Amino acid sequence: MSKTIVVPLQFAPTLVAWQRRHGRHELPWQNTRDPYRVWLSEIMLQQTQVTTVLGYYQRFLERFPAVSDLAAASLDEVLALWAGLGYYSRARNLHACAQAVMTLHGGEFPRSAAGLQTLPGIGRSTAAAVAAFCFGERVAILDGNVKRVLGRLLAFDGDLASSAEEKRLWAFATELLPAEAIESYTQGLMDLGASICSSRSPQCLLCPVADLCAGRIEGEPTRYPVKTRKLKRGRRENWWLWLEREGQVLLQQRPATGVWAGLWSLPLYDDEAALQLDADKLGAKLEVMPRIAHALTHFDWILHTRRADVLIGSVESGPGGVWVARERLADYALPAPLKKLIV
DNA sequence: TTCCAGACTA
DNA sequence: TAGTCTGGAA
Repeated sequence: MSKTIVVPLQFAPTLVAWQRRHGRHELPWQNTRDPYRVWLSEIMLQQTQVTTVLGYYQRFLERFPAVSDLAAASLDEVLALWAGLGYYSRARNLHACAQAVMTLHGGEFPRSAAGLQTLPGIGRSTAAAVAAFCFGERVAILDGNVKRVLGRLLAFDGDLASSAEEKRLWAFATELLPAEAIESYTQGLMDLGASICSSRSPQCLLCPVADLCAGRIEGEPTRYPVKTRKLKRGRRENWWLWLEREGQVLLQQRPATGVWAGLWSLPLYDDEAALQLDADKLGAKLEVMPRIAHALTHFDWILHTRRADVLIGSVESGPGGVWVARERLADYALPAPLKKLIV
């Protein structure tokens, strides 16, 4: 049986006062109640740090100033602009969501968390963030940072790998909400989690709610939140064939599912012999490039690269794909390690 | 080199 | 419940 938790009533007003004085107020997606801008930032900020998002956010807004522009674009263009951010299903859902807003909602985002959550790529926490920031709705967020902040505040010892325990924490998050100033409160949770209440070394001496924090009072705040993980990482090894002819690179589109779904890659082989077979057809003389280590959730990936310049006349017999001029590579969605390799 | 953090979908 | 990408820390 888990211990009894009483939520501290002073948490919300203290956090709100702290956010107003010490929180972030100048991020590009703040100081607006435009749901398009807030939504775009929230999707990009899923699993991605602020510093990484800044440049992408700027480029997206320049190219797609309004949700109608994003909806009218091709998925290929959206993916190309997203390339390097990772978790590409976010880009697919972003595009689908923009189209749903146009076709199902007359070009306006729904004005409630419940309505927002029906859209592709918008889950409970993202819906709540947009509804709180844009419409002042009194509704709780619970992303990874907030789980950490609240887990420590309440010394919540339930295992968040369990959906029942996660549901309990959602209930506490809702119980903690202030009667007003939901915008500052929500931003305060994010700011606290991103700065003082960091994962490994929380700065409790600087924390505005240290007096209220059961995790700190117990003496070991980093014990929380509890999440059992059973991640077993494997290894994979593949070979990339990097062919160039007259300033063009041969690219193949990845399948619609799995790693780098829909992105553009060099021809990828399971072993060196298969690659060599294709290279021989072209009479290509292969150059060995430094191997690349790339980590994904469930495996470490070793990518070997063999590069060759080939003659115009010889390519008919080689691997299929699209020859892309170097200066057009920016139009293609390339995974991060490939971008670093060839651009 | 390995480990970790990070929301949503199917 | 498994799968997904990248950056940064250990």
